[in-house]
Amino acid sequence: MRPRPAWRCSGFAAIPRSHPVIRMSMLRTLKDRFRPILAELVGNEALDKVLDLIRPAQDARFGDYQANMAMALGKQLGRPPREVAAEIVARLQVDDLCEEPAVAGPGFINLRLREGALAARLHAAAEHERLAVPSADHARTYVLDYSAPNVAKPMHVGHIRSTVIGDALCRVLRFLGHRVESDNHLGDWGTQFGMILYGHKHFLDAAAYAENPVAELSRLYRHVRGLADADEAVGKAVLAETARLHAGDEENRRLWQEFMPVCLAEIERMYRRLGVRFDHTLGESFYQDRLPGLVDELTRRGLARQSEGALAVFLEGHESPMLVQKQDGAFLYATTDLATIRYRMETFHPDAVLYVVDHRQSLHFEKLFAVARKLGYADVELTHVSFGTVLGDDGRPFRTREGDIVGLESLLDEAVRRAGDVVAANDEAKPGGPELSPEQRQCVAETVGMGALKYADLAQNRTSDYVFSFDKMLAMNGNTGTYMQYAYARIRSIFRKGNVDAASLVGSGAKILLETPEERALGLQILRLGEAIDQVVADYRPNQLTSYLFDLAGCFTSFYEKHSVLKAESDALLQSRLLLCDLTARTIRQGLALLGIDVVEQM
RNA sequence: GCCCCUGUAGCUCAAUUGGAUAGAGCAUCGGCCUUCUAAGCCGAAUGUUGCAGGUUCGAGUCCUGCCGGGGGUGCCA
Repeated sequence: MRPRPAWRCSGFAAIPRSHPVIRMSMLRTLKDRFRPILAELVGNEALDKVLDLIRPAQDARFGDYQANMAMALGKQLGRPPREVAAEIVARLQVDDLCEEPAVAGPGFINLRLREGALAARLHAAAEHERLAVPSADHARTYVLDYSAPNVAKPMHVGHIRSTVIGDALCRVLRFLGHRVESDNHLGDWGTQFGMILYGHKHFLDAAAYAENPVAELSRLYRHVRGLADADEAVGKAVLAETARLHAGDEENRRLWQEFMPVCLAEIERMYRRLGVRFDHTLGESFYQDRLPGLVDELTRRGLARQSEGALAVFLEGHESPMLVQKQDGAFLYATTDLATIRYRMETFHPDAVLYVVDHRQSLHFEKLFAVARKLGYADVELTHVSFGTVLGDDGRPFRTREGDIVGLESLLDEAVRRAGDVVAANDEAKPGGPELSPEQRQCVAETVGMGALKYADLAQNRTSDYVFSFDKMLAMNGNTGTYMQYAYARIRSIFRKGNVDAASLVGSGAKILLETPEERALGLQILRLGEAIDQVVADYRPNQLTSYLFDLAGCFTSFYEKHSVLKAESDALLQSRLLLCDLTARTIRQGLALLGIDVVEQM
């Protein structure tokens, strides 16, 4: 862990609890009110599906929540939808939560929350460390497979997505109370090692290797890669080196043992800087001993058979089979992946295994999952959480083999350097003069730089390609990590300037008032954190959380521009606004933390 | 050939999985700093959601067919 500056806010451990925590989300509460009515109308079977049509309103003009089932029900029951809606509304008991429900348009039921109900929930959130976000109804066990760099190649920009998305999903799932085993499935046994073995034997610069082994190995990798692409003979020699490694050749094993620690240390340095941790780091090499047995079993059970000299598993709906053993007897990554599934099933007994891997491997996973089911793993959720390719500025895919690599480390350095410039400029421009020491600026720059990098990636729908650009990643305005961190720092500044202790404020009995549109909108948005998190999990899409946070920050700055906190018109308003500020800050901090992004108290 | 993804404002991207008048940020234009951080706020302008059909109360979202872009496709990962 990086050292944390002493002036960082240290948490909210001392929050007293005078209100019972509301354990159910607003949405869930509303659904429960609809449940008995709809059960009578549609019966228990279709109930959940119909209840899912109760949603946050898409447009604030229609209220806060809307129920959209009357149209479909009207059709089904052969009655006018508005009549059905009216009947539902007539029987609905939500007086304590909502103002009078309204039927609109073809049969939408619009619900607007009462101020008192909003305030009550905000008080509960204020007194709860997790901001009253309910845990998942049923805790599941997840195995998360992400990052998985090739050990012999330097990490580059292409590794960021898997690492950052996987880490965020890991944090979100854990926050909801799920058990998560994160596993870095390193590429430490494949052809890329044949490359550096071959390179080490023919082209080693011993002095360079002695000084910086990783740099020399990556030079060798690129060099041999180029040769192999141009010359078939070199390609064969590389494969032969790989085969010798797999066969237990003494020298190649010794070299592998020599390469691994330095490569791993290099990778670990990146993870430390990114704040990413894994529960397990079980690379391909870990499974080597399990492959022959697995292939035997596939053959014995009639799942795999010889075809064109290789051993193949044929699958319905697929033209080409999945190969599990090559003509020369070597195993493939499909074999390793199958062995990995087996190991994970036996070791962790997961309900779900998520692979955060770029979309180019989607066919591989389709086949892999199909074979896994044939092997008997039918109940586990196997999901390829695919994401778009990292593209260069020219719009073409970034590929290591093109030699045109932006190394991850220099990328991180550049992000921090640029963040440092912006932090310094901002500090200089403060109304009361600069506030930060050089050490603080450096620390802020690191946090802001990493945050910008991660947020830029997470904010994009993961299925689309990602156009890598320093400027885009490090843009300091719009929906960026920096904007979020800035919003947080501004709030903390209010408490500092007003000499208010947030923790003692919470237990003081102060009331939250939501009399202006800005305060009401902010309060409502604060309460939606749980919904945003649910949306992330529903499709493994962290950008649902960044969108939420951006909206939250927008609500806050609108409020902040319009209403003075420290100079509020009355003491009651002062207290109320401070509570809203504190809730906003904690929600931003929590939301960013779920994305693996830190905040700073001042910037 | 076949399979998958994709096409939304000038640019980069959203859009709660079929909901109401498709939204942000850049860029452009016009307002806001003696007042809690202007990395900001408020407002304006910007669209035949690639094209053509279809499904239904309702389609950017689903189905069909075209067109464009990307990826994958038996012995790399």
